[in-house]
Amino acid sequence: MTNAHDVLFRTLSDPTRRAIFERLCREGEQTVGALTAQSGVSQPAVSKHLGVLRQAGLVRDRHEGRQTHYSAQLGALAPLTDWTNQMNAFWQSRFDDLEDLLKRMDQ
Amino acid sequence: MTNAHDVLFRTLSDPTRRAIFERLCREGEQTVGALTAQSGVSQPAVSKHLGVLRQAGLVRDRHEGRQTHYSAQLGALAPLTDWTNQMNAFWQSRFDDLEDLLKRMDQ
DNA sequence: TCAATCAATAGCCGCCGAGTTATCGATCCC
DNA sequence: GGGATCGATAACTCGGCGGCTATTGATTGA
Repeated sequence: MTNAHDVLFRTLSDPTRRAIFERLCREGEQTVGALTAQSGVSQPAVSKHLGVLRQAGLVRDRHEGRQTHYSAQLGALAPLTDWTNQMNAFWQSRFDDLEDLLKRMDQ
Repeated sequence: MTNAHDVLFRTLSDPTRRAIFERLCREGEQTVGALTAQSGVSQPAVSKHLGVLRQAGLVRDRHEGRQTHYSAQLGALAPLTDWTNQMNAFWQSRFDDLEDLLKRMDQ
C-alpha cells in the first residue's frame, strides 16, 4: 500500500533533488541546462532527478525545440501538508483527553 | 550543509519508520514491544528506527524498569510545515509578480 | 549537409541503509 | 540466586539508489 505520502517523502528526501525542486519554486520555469549548471552534479543525474520529480507530480515538463523546460507543481505538496495536519490532529485529540493531558504534564 | 529539512525528510521517508511515528501520534506513548508487535519487522529493527526518530527529535524515550516508552514530539515537525509554507510563498510571490506584470500591460 | 548542442537513456559502480540473527545488560519474578 | 523478559548493540547481508561516463536522438544553425 504505497500511498502518496511514501512517494512525496521519498522523492523529497534526497538533498540534491529537493534543491532542484526548491529552485523551481523560487525562480520558476528552468531548462535542464540551467538546473544542471547550479546543481553540482552531472546533466544525466539532473535528468534522473527531474524524472523522479515528474513521476511524483511535483514538476511538469514543456518541450521547446531542443530544450526541456521544467516547472514546479505546488499542488502536489498537498498530501504533505495534509499529513502534518493529520499528525497534529491526532496529537490534539489525545491532548483533549484528560488522562493523556496528565500524562504529558512532565514535558 | 545538512539542515533540519534533510534530517526530517530522510527520517520520514522510510514507510516502516513513518508508520511507527504515526502510531505514536495516534495512540500516544508506546513500549518497544507494543510497537514491534504491529510493525511487521523484528525488535532490533524497531529499536533502530526509534533511534533514528529520536536523533531527529521526533520522539522521546522514557525508561521504566525493563521497558522503554516512546512518545511523539510533534513540535519537531515545525521545520516541515515551515518548508512547505516557504515553497508556497515562493510560488505565490512569483504569481504576484506575474499579476503585476499583467496589470502593467493593461495600462 | 554536417557539426554542435541539448536532454534522455543505457550501463555500470559504490555506498548507504533497512533488514536479519545472535548476543549482552538490565530488570523482574519465583 | 536463577531463569525469563525487555530492549539495545554487534555483526553481517543485500538491494536500491545516486552518482558517473558514454551514447543516442532530436534540433539548431552555419
